[in-house]
Amino acid sequence: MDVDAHHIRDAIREAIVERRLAPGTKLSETDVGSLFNVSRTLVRAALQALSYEGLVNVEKNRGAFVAHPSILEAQQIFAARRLIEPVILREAAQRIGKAEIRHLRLHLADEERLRNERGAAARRAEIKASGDVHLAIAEISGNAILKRFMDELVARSSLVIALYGRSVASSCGHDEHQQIVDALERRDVDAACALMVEHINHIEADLDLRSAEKGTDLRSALRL
Amino acid sequence: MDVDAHHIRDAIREAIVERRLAPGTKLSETDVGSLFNVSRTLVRAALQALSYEGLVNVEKNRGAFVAHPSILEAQQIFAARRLIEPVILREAAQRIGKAEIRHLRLHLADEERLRNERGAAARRAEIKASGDVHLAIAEISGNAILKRFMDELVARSSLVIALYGRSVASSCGHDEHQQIVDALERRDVDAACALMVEHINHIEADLDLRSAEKGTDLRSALRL
DNA sequence: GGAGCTTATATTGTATACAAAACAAAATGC
DNA sequence: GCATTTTGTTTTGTATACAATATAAGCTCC
Repeated sequence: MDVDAHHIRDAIREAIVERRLAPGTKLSETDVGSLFNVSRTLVRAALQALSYEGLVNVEKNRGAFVAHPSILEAQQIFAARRLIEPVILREAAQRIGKAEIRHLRLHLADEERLRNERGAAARRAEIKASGDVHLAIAEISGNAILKRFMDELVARSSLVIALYGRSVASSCGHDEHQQIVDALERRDVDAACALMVEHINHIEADLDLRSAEKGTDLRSALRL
Repeated sequence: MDVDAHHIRDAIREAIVERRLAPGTKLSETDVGSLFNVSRTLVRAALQALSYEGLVNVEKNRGAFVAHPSILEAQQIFAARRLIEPVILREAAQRIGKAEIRHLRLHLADEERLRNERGAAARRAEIKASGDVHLAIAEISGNAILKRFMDELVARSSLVIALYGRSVASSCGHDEHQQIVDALERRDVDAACALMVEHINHIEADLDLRSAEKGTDLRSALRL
């Protein structure tokens, strides 16, 4: 199995976004390297990439840690989403067609299915599926740069929810996703934008200012 | 002089943004390394960082090149700016005060001064100063994430202008910057946003995005 | 027993060594 | 002469070695 830096980065990112790796967990270079059977060189590249995405903090001479967003950062992440997602939505609305609506409905069905499943694995998949709806909309906007910005915002949001989330969050979100897509389908862009902002408000309202959990076991989190 | 990866990254980025490094230029690891008296390790880290910012393309087994945005990418960069900058501007307008206005006016004065100077160095500084006005506004918005997005957009815009720019671009832009700040000062946010969109339109209008990709194939074929 | 210093251990930072791939040039065959 | 193969050189990809720093453990002194 040939593993490169991208593979390691993706594996760690997925673990962070699906909250198998708790914020604050130390990502030792040698540990990660031995898990993937590669040298520290590739691990460092992966960790550096993740630090650009804001998912990992690299402290000089101390090592890399799963990011631990402050409350201020959390607020800024959601503020950014409130500002950017409506304009992306408007852009997407201009280009949306039957095929795109169908694609979004597939995502919603996925969410619905996972919501009815039991178990931790289903919960993690649901978290990812929830973010994927937002990313699918960004994809429809047709702007690769905005899509990348959303990638980062969604990933970091997941981290914030892991830290400060009260309930399992996304449970209340699915209905709102559906309403947004409904509004898009009937070409009511203003309503869709309003619903989107409300949706983001709801996610943020579910957060709490409680301190974080401790780091979890690296190996089990990466499923290795 | 202790040089770390950040320093190298910043130096190369500045060279790209100020257009001393032409798009397509190959950035050999050993060459850059010997230039800074460091090993390839640090150079690789710097190039990887720049590739994440979209200023450098890293091709597997071939090396790193100053990015060479396609026409589509160029259009998407300006589309993103048209969408994001107005919302940033609104956010900034809410927090702006006398001190911030004064700070912006300093930037404008800088632009004015450089505009009246002769020589290539002044032109490069003017390019940078022009972008700095947009970044200063993003800074005032108080959202570090949006500021980072703008950092990337401004830097990549500079690259696009280097490739497709007709005139020395920013010459026509200064007056518009001034008008935007004026509108901000009299708290006419709608006007400021309209001016901002117009400003971005003007920059893009000065580009020659119709013609097939100029000397691109030639330059890369010559590997310069 | 605990604060502060000293030593030991582990981890990161950087350079270098070697392998693999791409590139350029010379040699070969037609 | 032209296309193709072969060889040699350069450049990147990855692992490893060594230096510098931080962390942990042990020790002294009060």
